[in-house]
Amino acid sequence: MTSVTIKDVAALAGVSLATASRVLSGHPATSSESRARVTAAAEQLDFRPNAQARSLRSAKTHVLGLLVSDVRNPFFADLAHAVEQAALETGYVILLGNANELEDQQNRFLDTLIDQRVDGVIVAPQGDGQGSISSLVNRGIPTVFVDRTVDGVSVPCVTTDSRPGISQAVKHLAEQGHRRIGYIAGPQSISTGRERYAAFVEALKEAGLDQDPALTVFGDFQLESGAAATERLLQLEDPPTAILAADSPMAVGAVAKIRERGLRIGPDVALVAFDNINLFALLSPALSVIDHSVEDMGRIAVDLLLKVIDGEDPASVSLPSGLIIRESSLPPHSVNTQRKN
Amino acid sequence: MTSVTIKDVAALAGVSLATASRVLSGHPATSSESRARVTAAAEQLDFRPNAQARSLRSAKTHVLGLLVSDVRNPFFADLAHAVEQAALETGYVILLGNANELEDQQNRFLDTLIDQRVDGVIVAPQGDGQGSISSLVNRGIPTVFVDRTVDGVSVPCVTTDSRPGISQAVKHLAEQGHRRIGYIAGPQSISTGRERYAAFVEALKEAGLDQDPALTVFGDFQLESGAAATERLLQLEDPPTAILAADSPMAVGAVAKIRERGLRIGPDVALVAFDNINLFALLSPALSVIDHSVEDMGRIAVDLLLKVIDGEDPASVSLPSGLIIRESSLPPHSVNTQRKN
DNA sequence: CTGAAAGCGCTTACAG
DNA sequence: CTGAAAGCGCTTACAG
Repeated sequence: MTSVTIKDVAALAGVSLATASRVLSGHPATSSESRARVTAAAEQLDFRPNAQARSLRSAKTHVLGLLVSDVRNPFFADLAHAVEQAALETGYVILLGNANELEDQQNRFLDTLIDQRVDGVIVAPQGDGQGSISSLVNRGIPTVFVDRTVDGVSVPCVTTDSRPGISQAVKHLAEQGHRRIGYIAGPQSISTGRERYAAFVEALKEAGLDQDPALTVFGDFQLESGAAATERLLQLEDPPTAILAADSPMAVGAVAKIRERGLRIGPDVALVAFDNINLFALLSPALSVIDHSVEDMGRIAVDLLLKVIDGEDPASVSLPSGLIIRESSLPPHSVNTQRKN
Repeated sequence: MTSVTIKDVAALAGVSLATASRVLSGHPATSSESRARVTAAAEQLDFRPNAQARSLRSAKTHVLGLLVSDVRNPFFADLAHAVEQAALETGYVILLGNANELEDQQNRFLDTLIDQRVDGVIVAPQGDGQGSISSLVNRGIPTVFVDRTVDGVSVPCVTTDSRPGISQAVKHLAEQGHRRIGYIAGPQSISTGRERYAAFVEALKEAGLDQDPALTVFGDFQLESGAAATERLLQLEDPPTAILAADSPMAVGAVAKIRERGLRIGPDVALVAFDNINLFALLSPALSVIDHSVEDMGRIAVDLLLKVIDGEDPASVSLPSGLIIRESSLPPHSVNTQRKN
């Protein structure tokens, strides 16, 4: 594992170390003669510059970090993909990290990014911004928030405005005759958890529905908590006739639990999920969802970050959300007419 | 963004640079006096050592790379999670990359890992091992293959033996009376694509079923190709009565296409998918799947890699697979009795 | 256009 | 236990 260094390349090419470096890093002041020889030598030796050494001098790594909250949440997997595709054209490489919805894992990864001196980072943050998030910002490392934000940390961010989607969902359910709507909330330590809950409460008022606090159960955005919350809701003395889940993993947990209890989604319990996961359209009945564009979110996040790296201070972006009605929130007769299967 | 360096820490603590370094890197030869002062100074300045500089000297980064084929494939998202959890206890941090089933993207990421001089890498490889894969191996960078292998590249690997699962699936379908089984194959440039296809052909023979080559359509392991392949199969003059898909994204494409054509999964076309994705159990009818343990695979991959890093040469591991029968491959009456929903 | 030299931020024998 | 110094592999003013 004795690496080939630029010294070896220079020696083989018969030029000085400085000239070799200039050719390799594309500096204009080089003769075509030396360009040819150095390039050939580098190729012959399969030389890969040591990024450590390079960025120790130039303070540029051409690497961006992306921290998602949970890779197993399809929304974030899609987001990772979208960010990556957008970054691909810019010449940056993305290092992906998974917080697994845990602040501790988030901090470990962010510390690693700081240590590696990445050029910038996109993060869907956990927690209150005390730990590594503040290190990131205090060091002036270009940072952009995506999907979520942290109060008091002012970096550009791209988020979804959950309100229209949730308002439409509650209104729609009310129109179907539902008076008691159960809500599986996200954690209130996370901005999206708070915003969506507030939007739900607001929407209930607007629609004049039952505001029984027992109808809201708090989960942690992961599958098991969605199942547990559903169980609690269904065991209520006066259980809800419809359930809204604040993200897709919790919705999956809800689907599993509703079936486990021998109830039918739609006729017995209507269900609407936040996040438009492709498989949700394939469930029977197909799930109604609150949709927002993960492609836009990823692309804009990269855009914003590149601007921050360039020293600009771009404005934050808020993306729209909206309800897509499918069978899971329609009455049985309607389901029958719509269903092909 | 003027970083705090170890020099600043040493100055504030009133010791030499060397002493500060020894304290910070846990070298035993330090007095408790200087340990206290340096630690305090580092804390006060929020000092984070520059990993570039550190590993330039010590040739250790404590970072591992993990390259998955496709983050949006839930199997690989689960794998990423499993690897990460296993690595967490070892003090290594995982840098995750996504090849998006493209050799070019794989190579870009692997080159970045080489440049960053990570301590080792776990990869689910694409291609023939000519590009960055061979760079990795030739440089002696500790490498382990996971899920897939590359012919002629001899690194330790942990894979699934697809044969028992596929053999059981074909046998099961034959028992249900199916004579013409469609197969949505993975690309033959990928080891799992080849192995599963060979296992399918073998299983057909064993079961004495129709070996019409038109019944096999090759996809690329991604969703759209699964839908396209299903369309071709269903448009056959003598279409299959059952379909087996070689991975889960292609199975999702198959589900969507079967429904789009107004057919019922189970009664009209039986369906079995490779990979046990949690949502598959929630479809109606629930999908029969070929199961293998992604947790074991992730954990073992990390184990193997740590051994390679320690200079050992661990043996490769092959994990079992097996069929889980659900409604999608059972006759209608059986479906009716089993279905709760 | 080119080379010698300084320096990026660390670690680590080498003396003491 | 501690400090001065060399060196990891690069880049980049500085002269020429």
